[in-house]
Parts: sequence; structure tokens; C-alpha cells
Amino acid sequence: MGSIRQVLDRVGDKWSLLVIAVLESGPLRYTDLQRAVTGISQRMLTLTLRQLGQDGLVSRTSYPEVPPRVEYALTPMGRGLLEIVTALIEWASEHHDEIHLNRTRVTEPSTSARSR
Amino acid sequence: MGSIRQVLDRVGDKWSLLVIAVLESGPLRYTDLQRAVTGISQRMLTLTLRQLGQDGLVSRTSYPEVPPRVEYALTPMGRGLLEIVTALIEWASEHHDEIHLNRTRVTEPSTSARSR
DNA sequence: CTGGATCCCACAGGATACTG
DNA sequence: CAGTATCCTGTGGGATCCAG
Repeated sequence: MGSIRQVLDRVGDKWSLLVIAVLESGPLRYTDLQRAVTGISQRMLTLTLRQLGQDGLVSRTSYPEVPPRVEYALTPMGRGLLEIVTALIEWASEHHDEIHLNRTRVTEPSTSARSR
Repeated sequence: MGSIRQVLDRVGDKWSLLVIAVLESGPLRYTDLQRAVTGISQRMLTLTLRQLGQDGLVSRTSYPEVPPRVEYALTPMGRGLLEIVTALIEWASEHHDEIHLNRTRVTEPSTSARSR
């Protein structure tokens, strides 16, 4: 029970799921990740990758070249989580319109009756 | 793409998924929810329910009695999300040990020194 | 290119007290 | 019982500069 919270917390942070989702199509470099996950800051990308790396969801491979090249990829476990993330994203796009409609609906009981 | 973020943000907040998960077995009253979702504060429960309600994921039914009785339940859409949440929780409990092990593993020094 | 180190603030969210 | 209203803190996370 409490253990679930541990994992949900990771899921809960702002960027983890996005990063995982973006790694679906294959390994990506640091800069590519930053481009792919629109809006993420360097700091957050680094921190998120470190977390995911430590959790064993994402692997980090650095090639000793100049300029340096580092690739991040999903581990098998990460790929497992990806499936769920994918399902979530799919669900999100299916219901986004409805949710958005609900959200923008004025909170007013004018024509309708018991809600609020 | 940006629309997904909208939904993920909801998923991302600390309590929504827990509340949804807890509503799996059926409608619950305010106080029951607070007991079921361990650690949630009144304020956060109220806010979360309001959000979920507005999004159309949770319904609110109040019975005009004394003392007042209010029940919260998943809407059909909410139940759809629940499935994914359930999958997520299942995944979480399956991999919790491995993740926890990884997390507590001392960061390997390898060739470069780490400090923190 | 791939990050690390700092500074800083908005805001999520806890604690507490009050009400219909 | 089912919330609302305040007050207050921790920290998530952005911006910026620096480094191998």
C-alpha cells in the first residue's frame, strides 16, 4: 500500500512519464530528449534522467568520443512501464475533448440541476 | 501533444490517482474517502474531488438528509481511467521490490567519483 | 554536447480553526 | 458530516552561469 505510493510518486512528477513516452521509438541523446520533451529545462531533464536511471527504468550509455555522446534508452522494466504510459496517453487523447469541455463548462447550475 | 499534458497534469498531482483507485469498489462518502486515502488532508481531498468532479471523472451525489450524506463515485469515464490506474498499481506492486532495490543501491563509484 | 552548481520564487499542499 | 477559510512552509522546478 505505502509501497505503491513510492512508485506513484515517481509517476507523479511532472516529467518522468513524458520522458518515458518519448523514448518509445528508441534511444535518444540528451539534446534530442530536450527537444522531444517540449518545455523541460536542463535541470529537470538531468534530474529526471538520474531518477529514472536509478530506478532502473532508463539506461545511460556514454560513448567516449569528442564531442561526448550519451544515449538514453528504456530498460526492459522501463518498457513495461511504457506500455501503461502508452495506454494512459491513448486514453488521454481519446477523452481529452470531453475533459476539456467539462473543464471549460461554466460552473453554473443554470439549466442543469443538482451538481456543483 | 500539448493536450496530453493537460491530462497528465491531472494524473500528476499527488492524490487524484489514489482517490480514483480507492473508488474502485464503489461509491464512498467524504469521510470514508479520507480514511481510505491515508494521509490526505481535508483541503486536498476537497480540492481533488472538485477537480475530478469538474473533469467528469467522479460524480457527486448529496442526499438531503440530516446529517448530510454525500457520495462520490466514478463516472463511466472515470471507470475507464481506473482500468489504467489499476494496471499502473499492479505494475507498481510487481516491480516495487526491484525499484526499491535499485534506489537503495549505493551509487557505483566505477571510475569516476560520486559525491552527494 | 552533456551536464553540474546556485539562486530564487511560485505554488502545491499541510495544519488549524470555523460553519451549515 | 461535509466541507470553507486562512495561514504558512517545503520544495518542485525555472533561469542562469559554469565546466569537462
